[in-house]
Amino acid sequence: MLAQRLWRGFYPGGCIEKCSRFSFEENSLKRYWLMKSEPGEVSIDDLVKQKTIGWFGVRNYQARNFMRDLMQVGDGVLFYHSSCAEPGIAGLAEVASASYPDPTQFDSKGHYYDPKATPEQPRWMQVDVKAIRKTRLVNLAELRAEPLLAEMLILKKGNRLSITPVSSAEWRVIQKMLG
DNA sequence: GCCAACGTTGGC
DNA sequence: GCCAACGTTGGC
Repeated sequence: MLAQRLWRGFYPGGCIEKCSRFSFEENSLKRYWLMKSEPGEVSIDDLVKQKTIGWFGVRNYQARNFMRDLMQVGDGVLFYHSSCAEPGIAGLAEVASASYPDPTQFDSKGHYYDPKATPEQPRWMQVDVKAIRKTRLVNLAELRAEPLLAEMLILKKGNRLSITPVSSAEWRVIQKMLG
C-alpha cells in the first residue's frame, strides 16, 4: 500500500498499471533506481575511489521516501551526472545499506543544514551507495533515441526528482547499451 | 545566463 | 484548503 501510494503520487493522476511494478507481490525483489549527482560534488570517479558513500543532501520528500521506504540492500543504481557539461549515466552502483539519518542536516555550517531537524527527530535520510563500475557516458540524446526507454522518468518533461525508480526492463536495455 | 517546470511556504 | 509568491532544479 505504501509503495503504491508513493508511486501514484509520483504520476499526477497516475494509474494502477503504473503502480504495478511496486505491488506487494514484488516487494522482496530487487529494484532499480536512477540517482542524480552533480559531479562537481560527487562524481563517478569519486564514488569509485571511495567505494561506498552516504547519499547525503537529498532535500525532497519524495526522493527521501524512496530511500527510506523502498530501497533495499542490493538494489541496482544508475549513477547519473546532472547539472554539468555532459549530463548522463556515468556508472553503475548498488544500494549498500538501509536508510539512516543524513548527518549533513545537523551541520549548522553546512550547505545542507536544516534547522528544523534534530537528532531525535531527523527529517532527511540517506542510504549508502557502493560503486560497481564507471561506464561510458550515456547522454540524454542517446537515451531519448531508444524507444524502449520512452517512459523513463528522467526523460519526462519537467522531471527534477533526484532519485527515480527504473523498471527492470529499462535496466536491462541500459545494461545492453553499456555493453 | 535563460527559463520552464516543479516543490514549498505562508497568508488568508 | 486555496493559491500566489518564491526558491530550486537542470537542460540548453
